[in-house]
Amino acid sequence: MPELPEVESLRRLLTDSACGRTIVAARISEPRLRRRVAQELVDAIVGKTIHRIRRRAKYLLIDLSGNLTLLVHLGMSGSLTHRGEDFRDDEFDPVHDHLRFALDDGTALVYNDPRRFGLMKLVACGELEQTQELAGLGPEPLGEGFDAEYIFKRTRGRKAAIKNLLMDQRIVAGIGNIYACEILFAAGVRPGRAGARITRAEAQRIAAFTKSILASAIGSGGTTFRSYRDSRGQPGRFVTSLQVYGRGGEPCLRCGTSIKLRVLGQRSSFYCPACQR
DNA sequence: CTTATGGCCTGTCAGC
DNA sequence: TGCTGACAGGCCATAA
Repeated sequence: MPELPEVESLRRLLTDSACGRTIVAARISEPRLRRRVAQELVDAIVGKTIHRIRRRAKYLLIDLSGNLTLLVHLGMSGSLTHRGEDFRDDEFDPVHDHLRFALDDGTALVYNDPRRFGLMKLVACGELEQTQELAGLGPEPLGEGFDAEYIFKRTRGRKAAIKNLLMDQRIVAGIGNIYACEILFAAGVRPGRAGARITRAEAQRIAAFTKSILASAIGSGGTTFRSYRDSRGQPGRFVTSLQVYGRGGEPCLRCGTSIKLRVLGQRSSFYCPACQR
């Protein structure tokens, strides 16, 4: 369940540990992901240097020499770990390690994804904005384009639940189930409320809490609820800050009312029926 | 344009 | 103890 804060934390760690390194070998051990990973992909990146690592929504954009960008999405259960010089080949998980990239300093990047919802795709720099995965994404929630006015405008005429709209990557990019629940709790808005019924004041709170919660989660290295691990294999620490997610039946930390669990669009939504209206 | 639904995929866990 | 079925959920395709 890597969402924006987890991917951003990963980006920062990998920027420190892997930028400037050259990929000296690459190997596919399990090509089946959301789409099959082609041998041409690994052939093309061998010999390339990692110049910069960017993030867009939940995608990691690894800029390589040769005007290539490696697009990585962690799906549900993906992880990209940076193994030290002392790794041994038998440490690799033959079932769930999909790709391994050996770097010129003797370290290795390993992509692991048990549920295979992830994605790895090589794109020419010039085609990045038109590529299917990135075209049509909404604004970054931590950027200028996302504010109360934008939320208010985009929710007019929408019958869908506000939580589903927050998770719609075409409206705003990078928010998933965990942070949508947390943002709406902080804003005092029930997840099932129709978008059209969000007031200007609520849009203001949603915008403000989206920014503060995501920023705070990035500062904590993201959230590990079940399986997420960063590039060092460490879990995120924001889980201790969660107010409602995963707390169905437990008392609200603000008022003591029992947290409710309701399924919206086949996704679990947690909220406090007293604090959220 | 919006909304609803199902499929992908497998580790984990509750319940029998 | 071992089996079964439900669940987790980001993203995409399809249909109405």
